[in-house]
Amino acid sequence: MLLTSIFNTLSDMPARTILHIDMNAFFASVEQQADPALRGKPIAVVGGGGRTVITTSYEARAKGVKTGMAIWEGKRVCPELIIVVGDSRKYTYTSGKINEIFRDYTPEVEAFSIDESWLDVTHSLGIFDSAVTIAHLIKTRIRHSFGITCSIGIAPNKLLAKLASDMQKPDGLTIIAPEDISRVMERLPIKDLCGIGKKTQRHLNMMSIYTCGELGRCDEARLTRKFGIVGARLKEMGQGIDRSPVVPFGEEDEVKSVGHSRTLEQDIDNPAEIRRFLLQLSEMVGSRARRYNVSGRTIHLYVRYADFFSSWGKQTTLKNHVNLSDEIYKAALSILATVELEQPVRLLGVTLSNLKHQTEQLPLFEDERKKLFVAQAMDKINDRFGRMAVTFGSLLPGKESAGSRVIPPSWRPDGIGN
DNA sequence: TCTGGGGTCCTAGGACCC
DNA sequence: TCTGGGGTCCTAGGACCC
Repeated sequence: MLLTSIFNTLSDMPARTILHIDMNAFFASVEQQADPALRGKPIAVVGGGGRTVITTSYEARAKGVKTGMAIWEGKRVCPELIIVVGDSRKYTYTSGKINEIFRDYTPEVEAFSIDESWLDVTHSLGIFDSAVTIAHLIKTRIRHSFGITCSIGIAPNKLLAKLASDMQKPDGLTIIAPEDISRVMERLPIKDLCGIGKKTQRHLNMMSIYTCGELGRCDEARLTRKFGIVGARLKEMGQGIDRSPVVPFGEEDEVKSVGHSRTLEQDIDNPAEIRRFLLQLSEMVGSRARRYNVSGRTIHLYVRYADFFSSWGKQTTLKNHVNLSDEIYKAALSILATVELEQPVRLLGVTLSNLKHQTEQLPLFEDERKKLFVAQAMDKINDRFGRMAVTFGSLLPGKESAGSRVIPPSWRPDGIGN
């Protein structure tokens, strides 16, 4: 009974009109806009340091350079490739401004990543004539204000709007109307859907499923046996069905974890150096948690070894919620102490989860209050003068003023959560 | 002198309690 | 004394997205 009525409610859901907007070669475009000398040239934006992957401009892609290549690979394919060290502040700023433009057309804007957003314009159509009109207005404004092109998909739901925006790049505009859906899906390769990655594709291929048409017609029980509760969802995806709402800024679920990881400039096996790096990561995690006003009980330590392929993660759950850097550091150290390292370390990561929102209440004990005040004072100074302006003494001799040179640490254009 | 960093969701097994 | 089963919390690991 109840299920039936839920089902009816869902299928009665009125038709929606969703836009998916994807900035073309976002990082490279922002850099080319900031420096006219880079315009029209093959460029690659990197995150600083030698062990990094690149994102590319369209000129670079035309010469065979692919996003995700290592720097040396890109240089080999295209010797005239210009390497630009990225500046995350430019991207978050631009992304925020672009999302402000979106909100002129509907309050229902969901930022999926720093360069992609969904807009539910269902209720704006009376004012702006049509979704195509809105799309053209947005394209023009983004090009005029930021010199960036974007690809826009228009469809009845998020899944299909994203699919549509991928169909024409750069500067595309693609519409999937309700009456087009079955025709479009029939021969579409399953891997083109957002949510079907390499492994899922391989499993489906082994079941002789290659196209969305085949996926949509597949017996649901067969999919459920193989994929669990994801099975039913997969069948719907094959049919182009997606009921997920556009979740506007401020109405997202609370953030569930806060973490940082970093590949080291060189593999290290010196325990003191490993601890120093762990402290630095703990400080990055702690300061962000304090900024979001959350604290967490579970600390997760992740280590990738020099050979790249072997790694492990261990977590520990504390009695109390914490967000002070040295408490996070102590927990990470206690995990490290349980392990015998097998190789030099390539990457270290620290994540805080099991989060709760901080109450306004101050800690009960005097010395805890003091620690909190010190942390907050440090956070404030760092907010004003840049990350790591003030930090723990043992971090200082470092060559690594990490953080400032990495590709967007906070990719949500407006920061996270409520 | 290969191969970044930020997340989310799901599964499975063990411990423990009722 | 034996047995079953549900629920919660925890850890570990995998898949996926940008």
